[in-house]
Amino acid sequence: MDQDSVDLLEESAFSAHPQFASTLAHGLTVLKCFVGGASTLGNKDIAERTGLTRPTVSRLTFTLMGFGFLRRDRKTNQYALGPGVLSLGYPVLSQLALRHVAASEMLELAQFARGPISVGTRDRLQVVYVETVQGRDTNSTKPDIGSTRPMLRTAIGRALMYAHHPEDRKILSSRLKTAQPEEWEQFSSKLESAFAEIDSMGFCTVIADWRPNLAAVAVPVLAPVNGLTLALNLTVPAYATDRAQLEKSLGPRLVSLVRNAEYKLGLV
Amino acid sequence: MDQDSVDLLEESAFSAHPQFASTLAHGLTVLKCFVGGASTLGNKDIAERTGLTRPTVSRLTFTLMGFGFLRRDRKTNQYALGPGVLSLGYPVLSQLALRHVAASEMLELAQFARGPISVGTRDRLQVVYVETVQGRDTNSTKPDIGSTRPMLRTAIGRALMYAHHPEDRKILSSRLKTAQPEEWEQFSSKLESAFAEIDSMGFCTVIADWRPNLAAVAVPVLAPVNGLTLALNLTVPAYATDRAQLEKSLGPRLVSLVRNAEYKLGLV
DNA sequence: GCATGAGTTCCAAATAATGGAATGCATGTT
DNA sequence: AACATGCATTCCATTATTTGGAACTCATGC
Repeated sequence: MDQDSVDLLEESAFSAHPQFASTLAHGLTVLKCFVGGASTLGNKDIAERTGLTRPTVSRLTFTLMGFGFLRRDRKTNQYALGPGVLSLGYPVLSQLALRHVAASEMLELAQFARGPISVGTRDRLQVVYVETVQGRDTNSTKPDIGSTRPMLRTAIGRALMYAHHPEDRKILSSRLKTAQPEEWEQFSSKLESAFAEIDSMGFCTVIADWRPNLAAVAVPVLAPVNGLTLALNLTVPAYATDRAQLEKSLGPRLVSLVRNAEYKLGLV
Repeated sequence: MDQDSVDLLEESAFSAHPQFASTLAHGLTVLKCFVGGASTLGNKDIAERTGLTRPTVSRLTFTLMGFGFLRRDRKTNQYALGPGVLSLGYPVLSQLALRHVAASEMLELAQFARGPISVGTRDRLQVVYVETVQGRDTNSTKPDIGSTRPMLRTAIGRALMYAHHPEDRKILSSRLKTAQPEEWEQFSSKLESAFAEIDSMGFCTVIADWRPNLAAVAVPVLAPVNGLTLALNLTVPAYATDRAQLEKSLGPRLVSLVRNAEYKLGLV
């Protein structure tokens, strides 16, 4: 089964594959320019970032606009992502049963802990949030659906790796090792201890590995939900908690929330 | 300015345009198969729905998987939208300043009215939701970000048309007229009265034009926010309200919420 | 063990993408 | 007001890529 984990192929192996459709890839690369970069770009900027020529970019942006994936600012003639990309995400969200069965418990725990709870899945080598819930009266900003997190530095990333089938986990690890050697060097031992934590307690804890002022616990969902491998996290300001609270209170509470959701979903 | 409203071109004029990149378009058409249709499809199914041949679809799906826009179920060998599409939506959401400045007032009003409040913008000839807020203890389901609504049947659609520049509104109307002749026939007069309502009171009201058991008020945002033309709605079960409450209480409250947000955003 | 259905590979034909050069358009400058 | 600059688009010949029929492989079920 050659075609199985195309999303984990190395860039060069991917684009050299006989099945690779380069024009489609170019168009998608244009879209990617707007993710995690400038929010508006002209054809010139896109050409520079993608290595495509200006006429080519012009045709691609034209086509992407027709599908509603790009829009253009009348004033500046610059492009931005269009609302059409949101409707692509809708089926992914609405089909995710976990969001409904766990919603009220997530809100309750988020209130109690005074920090947001998120559900994440994997997009290539990153975590992407598919749901976030936050109580009222917290001053922390709620991370948006679709935002991404590094896999190795975060609690949810480590829990998410744990959630994968051993076979997939192996492929994933080896890709991370080659794609992010310095991250791997720095965090692979912490990944191992996270796995041990999860084995013994059901959750893993991270303090300040990603953001110096954040502490988090995370729990893997033990079977795929609607085909997606999932994990949940609960984050709080580092100054507002300590290891004891994380390990005695927040971690176990998040575990029981997840076990309960798994039960409701019939994953048992 | 030939390139301005490509998103409102008719299908035939779009695909015949010399700037049209057909391979990219084919790939995007494959993605669209998963929006508002079956959630999982095999290459065969995609080939049938798109009119492309199986080998072609195979290459396109391969490429889309590499970008994380499609994933594949190991068991059934069927494709589904991948988590990567969510990260495309993130910049659109996070850059939308309105979501932040209006969040707490939206929640308050949603609690009061016992119905969800949504922010919508336009994707081609539809409304697409960019934000939804719902109070606790309502039994209505909260519409998801990225879900779409018809333009002519809904209060938010009519308010959104109102929010457009007259010039754009004209183009939009004429495209709706030709693309949805029966809808236009049935609702264009209601569109006119909605405009009149908005002119005099700031909001428009719809009862049961879209869903027989839903009533809604909607308010246009009077200037684009981050380049997006917006409108807000508030929906409640039809049995739980009446025209008087909509016109005396909910409508005016939503108007003042929107005027307040516009002020905070400096749109004045 | 065989038939069926789906996905992929192969390859030659043809279509569509590509990029350098020229053109058009708008903005800001002297 | 005329000009210069920068960017987007158009044009078109070349080239590379896409394309789809046919063959092949694999899995499933009878």
